[in-house]
Amino acid sequence: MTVANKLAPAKRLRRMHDQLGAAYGPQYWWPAKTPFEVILGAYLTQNTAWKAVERSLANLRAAGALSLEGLRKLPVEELQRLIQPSGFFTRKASALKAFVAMLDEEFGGSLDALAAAPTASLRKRLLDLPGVGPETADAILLYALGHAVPVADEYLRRIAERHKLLDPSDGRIRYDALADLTRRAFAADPPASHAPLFNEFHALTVAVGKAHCGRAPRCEGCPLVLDLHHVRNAR
DNA sequence: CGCCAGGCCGTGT
DNA sequence: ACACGGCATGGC
Repeated sequence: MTVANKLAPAKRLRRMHDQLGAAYGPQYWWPAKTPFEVILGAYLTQNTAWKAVERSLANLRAAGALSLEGLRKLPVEELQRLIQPSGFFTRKASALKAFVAMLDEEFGGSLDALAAAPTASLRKRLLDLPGVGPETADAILLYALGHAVPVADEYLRRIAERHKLLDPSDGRIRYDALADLTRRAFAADPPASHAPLFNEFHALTVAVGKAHCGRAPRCEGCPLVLDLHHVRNAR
């Protein structure tokens, strides 16, 4: 597999970004008011509909626990009850407590101090936390801490699969392959624009994903329809 | 009613 | 290295 062969899918993905932007417009992501709310949402939305996450966030807001201080003094049992609507609540409650404990013990309870750490080591530290995998870590890095990292998700995986953006012969479609593909898609853009592009791209991925990229694809009216011949050829 | 959602983790091969 | 089941709720 030559480098030239791997370039085309990245360019196609870059064009898909423009198509999605034209169709959906600016997304203004992440849907949250503070970095800490982003982090809460990133945990809560794991394999969970955002609608359910909103109910949990509303519960937390009513309990005054949308802030770091608020969550810190909340007993884990109470936290479980408040986030119950978004599912997996025992895991997510203890995972959120572990995040706060890490922040307090290693960064003086400061998100700014956390954000100041180098991207690579910070990502590793996040991945070491319970309940934090690559997508959650990258969502926190990009949307809460302002680091220029791509975020891959199940929708992007399906897009890559259905549009044949990744060659099965050079590896299965796993998270890092999707992230690398996204990085290559925007590699020719000015470095300073990478963070906002990654931001917008993932938001657009979710927008199109919710509408068209379910387990059963609903390609009718999909903005990526211009690329659909790749899918048709494959079927 | 059954399927599914903006994953992650432990276990078994 | 991968596959697979468990985790849990609520919307549609």
